[in-house]
Amino acid sequence: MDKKGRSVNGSKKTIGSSDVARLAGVSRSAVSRAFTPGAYISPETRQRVVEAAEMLNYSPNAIARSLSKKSSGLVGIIASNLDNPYYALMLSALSSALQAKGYGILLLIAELDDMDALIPKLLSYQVDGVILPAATLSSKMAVVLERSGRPVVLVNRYLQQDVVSSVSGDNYGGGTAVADLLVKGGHRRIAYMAGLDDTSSSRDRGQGLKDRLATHGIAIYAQEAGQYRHVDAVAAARRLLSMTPAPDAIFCANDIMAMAALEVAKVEYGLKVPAELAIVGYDNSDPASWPLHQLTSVDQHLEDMVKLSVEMLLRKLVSGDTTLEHLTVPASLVVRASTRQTG
Amino acid sequence: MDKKGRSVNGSKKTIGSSDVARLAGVSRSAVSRAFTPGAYISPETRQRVVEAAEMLNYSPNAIARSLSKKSSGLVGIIASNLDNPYYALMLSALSSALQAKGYGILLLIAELDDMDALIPKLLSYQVDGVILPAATLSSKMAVVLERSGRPVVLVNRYLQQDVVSSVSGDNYGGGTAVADLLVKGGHRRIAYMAGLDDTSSSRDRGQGLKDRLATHGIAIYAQEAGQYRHVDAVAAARRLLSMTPAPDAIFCANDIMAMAALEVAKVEYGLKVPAELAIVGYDNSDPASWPLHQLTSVDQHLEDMVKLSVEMLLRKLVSGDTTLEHLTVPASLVVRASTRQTG
DNA sequence: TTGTACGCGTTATCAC
DNA sequence: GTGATAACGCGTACAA
Repeated sequence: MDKKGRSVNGSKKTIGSSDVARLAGVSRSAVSRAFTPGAYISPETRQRVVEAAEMLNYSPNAIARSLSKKSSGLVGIIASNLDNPYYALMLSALSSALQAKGYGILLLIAELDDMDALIPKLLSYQVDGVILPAATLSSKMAVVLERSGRPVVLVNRYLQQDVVSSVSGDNYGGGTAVADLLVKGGHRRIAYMAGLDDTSSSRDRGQGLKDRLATHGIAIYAQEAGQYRHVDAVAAARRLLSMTPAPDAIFCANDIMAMAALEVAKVEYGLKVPAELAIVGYDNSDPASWPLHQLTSVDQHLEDMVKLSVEMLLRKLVSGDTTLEHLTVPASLVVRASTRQTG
Repeated sequence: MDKKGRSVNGSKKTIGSSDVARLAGVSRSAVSRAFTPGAYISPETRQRVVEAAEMLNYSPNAIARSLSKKSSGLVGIIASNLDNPYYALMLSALSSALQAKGYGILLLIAELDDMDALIPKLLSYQVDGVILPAATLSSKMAVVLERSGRPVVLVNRYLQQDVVSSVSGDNYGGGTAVADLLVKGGHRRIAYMAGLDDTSSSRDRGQGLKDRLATHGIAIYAQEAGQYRHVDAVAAARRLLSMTPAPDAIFCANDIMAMAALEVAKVEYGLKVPAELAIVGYDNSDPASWPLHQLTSVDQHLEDMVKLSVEMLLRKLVSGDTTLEHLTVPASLVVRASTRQTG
């Protein structure tokens, strides 16, 4: 235990396949083969190599392997808004799924609009593919990605220009389902609290609501933007509830905003939910089911989206197929106590 | 725009420094130097190289660079429990901080106890350092990490065996602060809802509470474990509140559990908070400040912890210093409406 | 300041 | 089945 000072000098020699080869009395190729599943090598030599490797505490250098194989085994992910639990969950699920398939994750966080600087960095590390959860991708970068020849999957977003594959929840369908529920509940002054302006998710959810309401002969009563965030949603809810007459239902583009609306309605306006005001969220996040909220919400089936995204990416990865695909995962309504069933 | 079929055949030749060199009429080393900040190269040649590079859409291969420089520019992070918003935030902050310093993040998600399999994978990618947020590290892996010679920082956890550096919040101090607050509020039947059993954070928070209560001549009234999760916390809260007499204050080891306790108290037991029951959380997460909860909590100053962690890691990285360090970030009480100020 | 030549640790190819 | 040898793409002494 007194082997100190090993890093005072730079003598910490990194051991490589040649060291193992020497000890095992074989060639470097044999060592490589011993660590390559399904390679031509006799059981006994493999055994010798493995023993020598354990003795020397050797494990193959993935960087060198990547260089040689021209494939890093890494998938790049650019995440953002991890303060929103929904995206955090998405990242977690994506990582787990990729990991289960043997891929590592190169993670970058997009702060505001530095996306364009991040993608080249990702590509420089020779990632085998890229997954962009809920990202706003500039068309310029879409081209860069496309030209890189690496498969890319956009999760829960899509672009106007059809240049990147995507897997999304059925945001439009979710909106229509909410419309039906609210109309059936007898509501007529229905407001929409939107999320971020430039996101397809927020737009589609609102559009689904409006279109379906229109078939019932009802126009949207009001609309405010809550930026998918609690603070902004509180302000938006105040604007909505101070109208006269106030809306009798608010559909919020995510659960966080819905909980904010719930708060404002109960605490500041003393409203009874759902008797005087119905509130619907989106994401069916964990807190939505908590007794205190009992929030009706739309489940996007995150697990399915993630599963399909990863499957799509890996399929493109192995096949080299570059055709664009767009998958939509059905959404389903989860009715709880924040909405009433009949009018 | 009709240049199709580029990936039908594998003719997508990856361009390297030699291609750029040829076009610019210089040697490969010149290209390398053009992309190496602070290298000996004349402005005009650099200019020529840069132009050629842009023309060919070249950017250096980070994998090859890593192999050559024996440093990947990657920091490994093993995250877990990303369904807990606090950890998600921590990951986000860590990534951002590292990214700002020019490092990339190699992310792995620890599902349950597969930690021991993950670390070698991380090391095989030649990460320059490792950050383990809130991880339960086996002593065996601690040794593997130590032997790898790479700096490691444990965030908000520490080990009994002093073998890995760490940055933690002052969990014990947080516990004592809560004890003082509750005693001042006139509470005498004070319960503790612990988090995960084997975590130092949960243990220390509870110990701080108990020790300080003891100086006031008060023993802990009851203790239950909520595993840092909402569902388990609901069950734990029920056990506590069904006691006779019930506790008049509950200190929960995180905000999620505190909100669960709040729910059970209000919804199921019809208790007035804080008149009949005081509740204190930990983390001072965003929802704690929401009007509906108004939860008194302990702020760990996550940003500071992250900043210090990254600084510590990078310092060790550049200096090669392998001495163990343990930093503690003071916690501060944030008093809100879920506790009363006087008895 | 620039170019040459070698090394980084691995895999793939080809003879044996 | 096994072992030389040549890539992989880049950094960097060293010499010029």
